[in-house]
Amino acid sequence: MEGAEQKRIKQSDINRITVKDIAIEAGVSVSTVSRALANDPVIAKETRERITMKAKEMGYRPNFFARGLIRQRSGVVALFVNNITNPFYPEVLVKLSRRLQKMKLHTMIFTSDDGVEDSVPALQEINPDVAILLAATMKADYLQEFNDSNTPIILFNRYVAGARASAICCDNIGGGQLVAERLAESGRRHLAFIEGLATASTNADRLTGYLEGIDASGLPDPVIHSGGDFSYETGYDGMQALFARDQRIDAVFCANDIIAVGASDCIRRELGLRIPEDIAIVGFDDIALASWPSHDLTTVRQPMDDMIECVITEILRFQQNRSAVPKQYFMPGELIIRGSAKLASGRVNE
Amino acid sequence: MEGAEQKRIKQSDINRITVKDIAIEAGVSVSTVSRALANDPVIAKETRERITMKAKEMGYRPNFFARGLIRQRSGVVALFVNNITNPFYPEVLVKLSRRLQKMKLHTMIFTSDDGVEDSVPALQEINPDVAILLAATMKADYLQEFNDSNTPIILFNRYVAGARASAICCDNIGGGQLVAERLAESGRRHLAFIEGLATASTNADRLTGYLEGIDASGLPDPVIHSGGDFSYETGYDGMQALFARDQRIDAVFCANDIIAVGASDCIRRELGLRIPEDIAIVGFDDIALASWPSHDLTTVRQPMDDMIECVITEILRFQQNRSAVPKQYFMPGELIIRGSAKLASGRVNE
DNA sequence: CTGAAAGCGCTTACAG
DNA sequence: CTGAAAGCGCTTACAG
Repeated sequence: MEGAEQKRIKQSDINRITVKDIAIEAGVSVSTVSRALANDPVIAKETRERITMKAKEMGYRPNFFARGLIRQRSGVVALFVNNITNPFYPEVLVKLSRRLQKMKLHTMIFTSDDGVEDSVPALQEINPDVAILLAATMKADYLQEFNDSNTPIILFNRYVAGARASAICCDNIGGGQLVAERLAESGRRHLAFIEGLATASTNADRLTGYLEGIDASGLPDPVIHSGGDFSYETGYDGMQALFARDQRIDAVFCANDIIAVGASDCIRRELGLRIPEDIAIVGFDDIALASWPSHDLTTVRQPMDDMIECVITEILRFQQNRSAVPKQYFMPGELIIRGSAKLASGRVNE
Repeated sequence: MEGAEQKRIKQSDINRITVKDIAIEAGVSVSTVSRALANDPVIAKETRERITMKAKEMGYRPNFFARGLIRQRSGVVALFVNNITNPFYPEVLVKLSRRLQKMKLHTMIFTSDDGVEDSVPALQEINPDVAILLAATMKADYLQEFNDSNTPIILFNRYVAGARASAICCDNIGGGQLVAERLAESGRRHLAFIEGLATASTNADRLTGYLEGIDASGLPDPVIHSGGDFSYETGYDGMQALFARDQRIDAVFCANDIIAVGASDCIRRELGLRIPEDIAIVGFDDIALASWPSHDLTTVRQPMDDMIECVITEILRFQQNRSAVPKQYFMPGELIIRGSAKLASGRVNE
């Protein structure tokens, strides 16, 4: 066997470098190594630098488990996800975990269909710095179980009244209002709404804002298709049901973009009508496909990056004080006008 | 303050239950508690049951960090993700992490734009049981760095020749062949291909199979649009470029579904042509939107569930033996025929 | 400025 | 069948 080959084999089988190895190598105690690597100014600058160099040379990496055991902070963020059919969530997930990675935090994913019962034990085992619920459809009841685990909670894109949890949301009420105003201004008269999951705060707030905006504009009450979920099928079937109830409908606001795409497809394929000439369609989220020519969907863009920064702020707050008082944030969305809701009756838009 | 309120406050401030607490409560040593909870048959059945009950009563949860420190296995799976614009990946991510959760494994997410340099240190800190690369676009060079960290690697939907890593892929070559055969059978004569990322094995293999199938069918060589990525824009622009080069093209196979949707939109909006009457379109993946009426996309469905099970098999293998020899799996995809590639020239399909 | 010692919460030889 | 002891790799009072 050749030298190089042998060396490589050895390297990968060798045990990880520990503070002890560095201590021996640098001729100091492990305490000094630990302090030097933490950049503790109590250690002589010269010693600190020498140890830091050595550690780097030797390829030292602190052991995650030893560190987690001794420190109070685990350095873990638990991210709960259940509904990932809406592409909005994967995007948040990736951006958020990238951001956390930069802060030297580790992201652990937990999923659950029916609830989070099996996840709460995991929380207790790991004791994360904070748990983030990235799942609009999660039942509120489980929040209590989370609270029992004594982990700070951040709800993303969801708000639960009275819960001991921070919440970071788009201003869904404001967004619904923007949509109503826009539709009223552009000459639509017979508005409708297709619900997603009725129990989700996003759904309820978007509808609330929409109703307020409609009311303020002096338009008649909208026709509401209720009792769905945030799916393409809800949009498709909901649109069909709405049209059967009232053929005068000339604008439909959908609880999110996926629903809006379903409704659009129904309008074109099933009802044989045109968008926006016959019916205007508006969604919510501004996911990637909303801007594709085949959908060209008017929608309310969620301020995703701001929302993520806000999550970071909350995490820092909870790291400083585990039982900091939870806060709620409602960040304004932006109406993005595309072809699906241009002005009615041939008038020029903008 | 009322009793109930006070109790709750106490509960959440109380320190976690440890083996020591159980030992005291049960009147045995911590060793016995540890063994009993591990269901070690050396402990008397009666003792074991009593301790297990007590632990349950007291709401004991083993400390993840203490356990990780003492055991050889971390119980962590590191999941690397970088490109999540293709909805195929989020779906895999959620299904996979759900599956891992059932196996009492924890999923940690790592992301990286430019590569994985910053992630390798994390691997060394955490020492996961296995690292899964769920990112078709990751550069091959980084695999070496991964290997240096001595963590077993599983490539999902990607294959790197000669790498010390298991790979679990759809049989992309076979899939490409299926597409070519189908298009030939249905009377298409002037085939084309739109590439995704040229360096991705998925892209290369799908093209290879396509070329083989075309060759076997005796059709002329296809026109290839090369040098893109797996994006909607690549499809849209690629289609435009293809049509400019050769107006006789009557079928386009795209490296994935997202590209296919981009190409479709270009055909309808930009070129003013019909699908499938003028041009047939075929994608790859069978993501959710492929079945939506507005796309109605013929595609090759990846055997996602089988692929995930295969990942589990590999994990178990690596858990038993960290340096088990890596294996490659190529699992057959299924051609899903939808409206975008029905028979040409008005002939009835099937 | 540095070191010896204790301890985080587990598991596992080693005795008995 | 059970317990005392050592140790995983760190951090951090407490001495000096």
